[in-house]
Amino acid sequence: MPALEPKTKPRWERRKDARPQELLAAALDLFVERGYAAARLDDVAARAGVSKGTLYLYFENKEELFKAVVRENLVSALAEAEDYIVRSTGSSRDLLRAFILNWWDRIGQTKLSGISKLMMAESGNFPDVARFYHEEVISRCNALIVGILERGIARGEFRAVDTVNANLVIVAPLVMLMMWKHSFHSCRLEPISAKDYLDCFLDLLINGLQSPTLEAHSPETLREPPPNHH
Amino acid sequence: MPALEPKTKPRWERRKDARPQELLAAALDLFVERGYAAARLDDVAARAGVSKGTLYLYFENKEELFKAVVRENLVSALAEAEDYIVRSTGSSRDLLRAFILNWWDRIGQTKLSGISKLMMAESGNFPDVARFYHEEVISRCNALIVGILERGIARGEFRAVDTVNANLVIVAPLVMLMMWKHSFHSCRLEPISAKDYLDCFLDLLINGLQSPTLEAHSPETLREPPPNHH
Amino acid sequence: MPALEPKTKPRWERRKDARPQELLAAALDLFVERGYAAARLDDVAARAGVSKGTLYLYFENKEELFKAVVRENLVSALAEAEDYIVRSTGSSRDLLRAFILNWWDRIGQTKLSGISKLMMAESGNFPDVARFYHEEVISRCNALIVGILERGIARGEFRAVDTVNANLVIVAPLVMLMMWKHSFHSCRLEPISAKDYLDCFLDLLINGLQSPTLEAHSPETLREPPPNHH
Amino acid sequence: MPALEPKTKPRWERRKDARPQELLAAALDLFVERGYAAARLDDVAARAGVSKGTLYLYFENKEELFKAVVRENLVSALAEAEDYIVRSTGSSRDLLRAFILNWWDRIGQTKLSGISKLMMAESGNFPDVARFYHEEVISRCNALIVGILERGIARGEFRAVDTVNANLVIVAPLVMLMMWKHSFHSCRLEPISAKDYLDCFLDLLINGLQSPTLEAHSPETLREPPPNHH
DNA sequence: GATGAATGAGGCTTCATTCAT
DNA sequence: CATGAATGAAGCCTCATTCAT
Repeated sequence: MPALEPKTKPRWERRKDARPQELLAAALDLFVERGYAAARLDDVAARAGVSKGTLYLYFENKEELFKAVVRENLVSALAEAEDYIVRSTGSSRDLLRAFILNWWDRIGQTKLSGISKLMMAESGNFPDVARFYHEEVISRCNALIVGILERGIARGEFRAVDTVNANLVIVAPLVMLMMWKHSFHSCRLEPISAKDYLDCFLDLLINGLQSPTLEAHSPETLREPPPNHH
Repeated sequence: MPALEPKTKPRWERRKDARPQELLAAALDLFVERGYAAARLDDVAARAGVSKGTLYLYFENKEELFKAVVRENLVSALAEAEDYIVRSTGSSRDLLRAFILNWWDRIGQTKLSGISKLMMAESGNFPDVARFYHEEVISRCNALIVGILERGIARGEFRAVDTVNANLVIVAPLVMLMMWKHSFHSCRLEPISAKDYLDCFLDLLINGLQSPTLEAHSPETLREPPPNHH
Repeated sequence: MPALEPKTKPRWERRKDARPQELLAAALDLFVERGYAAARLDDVAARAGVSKGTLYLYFENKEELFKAVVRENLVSALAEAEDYIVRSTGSSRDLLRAFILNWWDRIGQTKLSGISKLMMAESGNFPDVARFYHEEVISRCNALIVGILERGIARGEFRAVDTVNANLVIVAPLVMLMMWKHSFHSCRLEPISAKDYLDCFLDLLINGLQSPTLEAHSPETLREPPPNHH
Repeated sequence: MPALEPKTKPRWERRKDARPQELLAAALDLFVERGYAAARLDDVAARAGVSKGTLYLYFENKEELFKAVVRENLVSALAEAEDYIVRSTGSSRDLLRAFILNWWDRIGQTKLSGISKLMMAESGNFPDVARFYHEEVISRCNALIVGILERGIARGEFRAVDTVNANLVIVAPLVMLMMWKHSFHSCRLEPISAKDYLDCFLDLLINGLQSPTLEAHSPETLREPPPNHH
């Protein structure tokens, strides 16, 4: 009987003010630092400067908060990812290098790296969250890199590698660097110098992709079909 | 037919010798399935077919149980690898390839890979465990790979790369593959063919490490197509 | 008649301000009744009329709860005694007597005496608690008595005794009375009349400390019968 | 049907060999060190060099073991106590001094002191044990001291004190020294020098009992009736 | 809307006791 | 007689969630 409820504002609806954003930001921090299970809602609330009960005004429970965190940061991550599309017309080698260094500046070294760590760590427990993260972020990112590889191969700059797997192999050191930053690195164990690491990675990668016979001179010749493993 | 059991069923079975192995196996399962924090010792005991208290006859606490799991599985595998590498006399390229493929057989494709994923996800919450894992597993693994790289460089087979960072870059795709298996892959998202992935990785890696001085001389031996594992 | 309770009975009552005191009172009871180790926090909470978890809103753990009990009761009493002694201007004999009788009123005859008994019985099992108790209670109490003795010696009222050990000897009958109350006395064995015991103790003590130089001169003031407390 | 049990030796009867003594000795140690509740039967068995199960061949359970420990050591304590009866014909002051120093040598500084600590600590939880300890040990010990005091008073060497309470006051520092040895002393807190402590105690005590007017010269005169507090 | 006191299920760990061998 | 592996009840502590104010 609606008459019994003179106030019609639903109690659990999310407001459109700054509160939820603050909570999501605080929650991201803690989920990244501690993982889903170990992140305490007390701490999330405290970091956002509100009381624990307030959290429940905006999010039904811990799991919904987690999903909201991922959804929220997906938007940023995506926006950043789109930016990667470097429309360089230079060599594919330089394009790849620029893409990777750009990635480090814009994602890897920022707080956004946390969302990657979080997804790697928790996607096993949240398959639906994993699914849309995969669709919205991973797939697109992969497409970018595969694109660069194909461009390089087409222009004879790179060897004819298996682009799908090469993409994964290339992404791995980047993801690894992010994970490290949020795992062992945070225990002060084996700090990695991102700069040296990336330099070394790029050196190996560019060399590994190098078209063997015609290094810097004739990118447009001698093209074999890539070994097709599928 | 109860007549077949004239003696009352013992509340428990006395199997001192087999117990630790049974418990370690159960613990490995649960740590991998749930993660370190979420694995309940009750469940470990139950899966091993004993009561909660029995666990404490063999392992001081959860942390020691985990360490024992790591030692029993990863550390012993590492020791074997160390042994193998010391004895090896072939080319560094073949050694590196053998090491990586062997790693896949012995660890990557088994449930042991779950330990790596777990440590990446939770090391921040358990500094003592992280330190132990770093000392007993990561450092030793790193030393192995750095050793192979230095050997190759010393023998003129590899370029003079930054071995410390190259090591990290090399490990990354391996760790990534393990993490993938226990995160997105377990959600049936983007299944990776480990074989193709590793082939591609080895191809890129061997090329990336290729000593330039030998290029002009015997490209057909050094750039031969990767041995086909099908 | 349920009609008298239109509002459902609240699962709990909100009484932030009173809680700590209620919990401390309940904790004191249970520590004294059962000892430190045997006092169960569940029971403390139950006696204070709250749930187990509520205890942890106010006290970090059992040890901190115990420390709070000691601070709330013994340490505060000691502070008052310190204050009193600093201000005192009368004879050292009267001061010592007043201190001891006051101790009996404020601590010895109350359930607080149980804390002393408990510490003597269990300090070996809880070194941290023992250290705390020694620093916060025993040392300060010792300092008080040593201070009184030194004052008396300096003013020529007491003989020049070994103040450190005299302090211990003086404390012993007081501690003994407390322990007796919570051990044999609680079994209805050999009830001690505290009044007579203390009278006798003070008589012996004052005589034992008597400065010999004054003996020949005014024995009638120094050896007057003890003030009758009946 | 006895025929079903060809062996007639009752399973739980205590043997008359050395085993029980070793177990009782080990149990005494641990009960004294840790108290009743905190003493673990595992440790008792280990210290006696047997397995945990063996304990249950000789003692029904922990409580019975405890009672047996007290009973066993009561015998020793009593035998020692009887020895105290010093038939000295010297001054009562010297007799008292000898008794106390003797007590320290024969009881206080030996492991027997543990039984006193144990009884003070646990008698509240074991009223029946407390009762026979009181009857067999405390009462007799009290009688000895009261006897010495009455002798001294009768001979005019001591002031006419309340002997019953003086006895308790005199015993207190001795008991306290034993307790301290087994409580705070074992935490390395405030070590007490037994020699200095006893010297100081005797100094105070002898002085406190000193007959006021006729110090060393005429012990046989000027006898007042003791103030009777009862 | 906000608060934060209160709850209680659940996890780790200990240890007296049992009993097949 | 002895053993010691196994049990399971019990205690400390944590933290997601609720709800009176």
